[in-house]
Amino acid sequence: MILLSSTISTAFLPLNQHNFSDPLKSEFPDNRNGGRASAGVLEDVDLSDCSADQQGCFAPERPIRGVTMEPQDENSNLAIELPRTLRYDCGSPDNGLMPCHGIKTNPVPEIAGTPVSLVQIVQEFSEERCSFETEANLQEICQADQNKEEGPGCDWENLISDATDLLIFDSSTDTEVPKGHDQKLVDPVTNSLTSLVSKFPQDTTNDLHKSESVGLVGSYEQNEMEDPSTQPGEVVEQKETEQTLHILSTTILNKQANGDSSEKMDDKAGSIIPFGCKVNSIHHRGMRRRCLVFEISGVHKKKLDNDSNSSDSISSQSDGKNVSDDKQLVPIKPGSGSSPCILPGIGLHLNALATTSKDCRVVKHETLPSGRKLISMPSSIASFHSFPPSSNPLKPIALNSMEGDRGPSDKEVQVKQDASQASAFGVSEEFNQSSPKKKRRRLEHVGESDACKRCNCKKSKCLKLYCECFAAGVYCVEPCSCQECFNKPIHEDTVLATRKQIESRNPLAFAPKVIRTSENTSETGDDSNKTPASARHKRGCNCKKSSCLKKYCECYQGGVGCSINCRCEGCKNAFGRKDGPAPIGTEEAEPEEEETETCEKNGVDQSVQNNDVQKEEQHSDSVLPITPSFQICRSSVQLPFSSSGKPPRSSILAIGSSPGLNASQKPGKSDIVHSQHKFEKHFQVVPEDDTPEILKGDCSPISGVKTSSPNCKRVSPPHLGLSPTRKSGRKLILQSIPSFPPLTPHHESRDFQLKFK
DNA sequence: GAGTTTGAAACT
DNA sequence: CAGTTTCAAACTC
Repeated sequence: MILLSSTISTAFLPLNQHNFSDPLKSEFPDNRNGGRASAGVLEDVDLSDCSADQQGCFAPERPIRGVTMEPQDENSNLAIELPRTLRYDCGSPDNGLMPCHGIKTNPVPEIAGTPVSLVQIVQEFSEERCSFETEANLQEICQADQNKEEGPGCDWENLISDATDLLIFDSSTDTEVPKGHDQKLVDPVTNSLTSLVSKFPQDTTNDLHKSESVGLVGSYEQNEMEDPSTQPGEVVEQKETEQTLHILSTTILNKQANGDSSEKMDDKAGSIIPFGCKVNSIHHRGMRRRCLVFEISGVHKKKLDNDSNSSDSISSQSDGKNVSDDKQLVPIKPGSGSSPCILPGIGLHLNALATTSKDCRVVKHETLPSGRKLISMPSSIASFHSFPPSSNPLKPIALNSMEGDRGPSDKEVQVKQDASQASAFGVSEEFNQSSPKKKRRRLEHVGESDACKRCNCKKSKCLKLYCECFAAGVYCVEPCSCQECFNKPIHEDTVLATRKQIESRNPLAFAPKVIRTSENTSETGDDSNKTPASARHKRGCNCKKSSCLKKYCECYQGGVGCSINCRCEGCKNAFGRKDGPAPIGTEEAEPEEEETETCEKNGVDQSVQNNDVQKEEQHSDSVLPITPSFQICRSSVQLPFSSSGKPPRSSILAIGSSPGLNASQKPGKSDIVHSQHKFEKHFQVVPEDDTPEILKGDCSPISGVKTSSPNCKRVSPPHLGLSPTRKSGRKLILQSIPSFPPLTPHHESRDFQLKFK
């Protein structure tokens, strides 16, 4: 139990926290080991734990699996996925055990989880395989397992083929898992079936969301999934998941469930994780997988041995897809699975992204619509959003095509990149968009016809916030005309390390710059949120000559009005003047319209994201931005971009990091209310969670960061300890979670994390 | 496409 | 924390 709880908590905990917590580790290598703690890392950590413990962990699990389903496959799958996660995970020493526990403890979940893991695995696999034969083996194994499990009904191939399906499974499975706990297992087959049924192309996006979302997630994820795509078939599952969630919350099962959820999350995360942050739960799974991977070279075989039996036949199926994902594998550091691997803090989905990038096929979640990959950082979950001015949600990094990262191009989602993913993430969009293509277009579309656009850095090596790609949590891609670029999957470690450093300095650095308060629900539309009116720039601008009428102005660029936080001179911001009434919704007139348009373009997803963000923001007055990606999405939406057109890049989600959402703008209160209503009770709690997560991740208590910082140029990372109160809040959250809409995954996840903690 | 302007990010 | 420098996007031509 304890272990579980711990694991869970870790999973949920914001990556940032960990990172920050381990601030010192900041240095990459160190970080990896210690740093892992960071949220993004969390995933890794979990995985690592698993990996490290794998043997131990798995061993226990296996038995279970054997009993119920044929979990081994899952393991193998996990292993496959692990590689990526492992990198980071491995690094994280802390995690180690915890995850394992979670895994072990959740025998049942595993079953349910298997599908999910499979999915993730599949995706990841594709990547990994390419890189590693072992992976292929694993995949095969997994497939075999799948076959066994699904045997009855589902075609794994189909599943495999469709990452989305996998995702679906995941969700379903996740949901089921909890039940399974209770019940003891949901039929894998059923899960698979459901998953099959649902099939979402969204998968990726959904996954991203999921990842972003709290660990609990499973249900959430499903919900989220539904939201975005809302698949009919899934609904049932969702319900189940919800139920399960409730159960989990109430009972120990919950913990397990969390583990499951985490697993699920991992899947997602695996696919996308924006910079990291978020996806805590996901991270777990991802972590495990990654860990496995790491070990894979070594360990992985073990698993294979165990699982290998069935693998071969299956492998063919999976292979096709799996093969595609190579790169990620590469990143994986074989070495010692144990090795802290690569970057501590990051659970990069970059790898995934990379893979995606390499293989278009796989593309998975990770790649952003743009093809970019999101950079998944532990700390920054968000990446999504964060598109700075630019846009990406993916920012989170997801670096892939997405952002894809869940993020921008990367996975975009991340991501991650959700985009991405996913941004941030980030990430946001990308993340969300697990299906980079679709989402991206939505996001990118808007502004940028050229979703491809990229940075043009010459001196920063794309490792500073000057770089839009980096800031968005996305890896640079072809379209970029940067020089000496280090913001590539190849330099993942460097990227992550740099990110950490920057985040250590300013936890909100990768957080979305524009926060939507959502006051406006009043603003019409769903996406009313999109309207800048409610939104505000986190820090405010400092324009002196542009009168806040050009894109030099971050507020304007973000499509939001200037606020008290702004120190601009001669403000004429079309979206809302500093001195003028805060635009509640109407202020902006034209610009808003434009923005809204863009938002619309982005599509519901964005709206959703926005909502989430808003929620977060609102809730957390102090909440730190978690994933930039999300923000990014917003920004993108908001921006009218007109001419220049660089609309926000993609929506990456990256990963991101976890920018906190700052709510610096209090405006939110009213908004908050709305959001709360929307979200219902649960959210109320959520806010707390949000903040904590971010803060946690990074550091400090939310309040410090947010409130103080917004105006302030830089926010100093707060050091935080989680306050007990939050914990309590977490608990609450858990309960509520089920009810939560998909929109605010982060919160959810956070909540979960918190609780567990 | 080159050059200028601008303001954020980074540095001191 | 304030001031300065660096940087790259935004903008102009």
